Amino acid sequence: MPELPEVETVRRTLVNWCVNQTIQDVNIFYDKVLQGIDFDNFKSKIINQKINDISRFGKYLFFILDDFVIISHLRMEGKYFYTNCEDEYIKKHKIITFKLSNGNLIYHDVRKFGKMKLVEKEKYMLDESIVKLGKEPFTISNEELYNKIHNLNKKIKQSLLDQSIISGLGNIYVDEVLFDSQIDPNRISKDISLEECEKIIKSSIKILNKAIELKGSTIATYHFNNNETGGFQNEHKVYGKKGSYCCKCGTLIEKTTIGGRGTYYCPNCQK
DNA sequence: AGAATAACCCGAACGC
DNA sequence: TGCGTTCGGGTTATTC
Repeated sequence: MPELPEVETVRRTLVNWCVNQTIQDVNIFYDKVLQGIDFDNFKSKIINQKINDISRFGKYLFFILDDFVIISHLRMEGKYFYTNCEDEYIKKHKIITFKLSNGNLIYHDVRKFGKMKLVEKEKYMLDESIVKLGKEPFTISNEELYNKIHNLNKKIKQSLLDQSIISGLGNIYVDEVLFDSQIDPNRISKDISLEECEKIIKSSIKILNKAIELKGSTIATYHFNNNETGGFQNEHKVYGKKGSYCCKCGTLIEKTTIGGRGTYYCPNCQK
């Protein structure tokens, strides 16, 4: 759900809302959102810190404060609101709220899967959760991807979902990328050639950029930023298209399960 | 060691 | 209508 394009869309919105504002107060409604720090400690460290920037790597967001960085992962349905008027829906699922100089930033998560942690500013990219991540499709080379997967026995879809191999793709975009590169998601990673790695990366960059331009995909229950919706769901070629006809060849799109994930593909186009 | 599965959650969709 | 069951999805933890 929130994959790289959605998280980038959230980042851009957060920049507009929060940068150069100071955190004046914090309240929590679901303690388990914080990893490795208790709320009192979290609160005392970030009070009076200014939000200098919001950055992103893969699906992780970073609030760059004066001395610390808040790492935020939205997982399935985490989202931010910036409002002083909370409706019932916000009240029911709000997780943590930040009172800023100019308004309230609310982290909201129906599924309660999202996580936050606080790390020292100097080495936040070396945090254990970040340092193990693979490069994003924009920067990984064909050879790097090939070297990471050419001895793996799992299906290519599972490898592309593995954030330690490549960062930013999730269930939707992997299906779209494999359709665009005409590769069967059931193929074993070790059988994928260097040339096919090149196709995968090219398709990933093309699709992610287009999705960012359209502010991501809005499907099912996922919305972002005060319930704005993205537009890339209208560009999906295979994801959620079971029973529809392939836009390239007219074959029926099939759905199967790979690694426990719903997987859509064209059995004719994807070899 | 690497791969499969469970756990974390809860609303939506489904089945009877 | 209404109640119980299943499903999904990113990541981590646990088991195989």
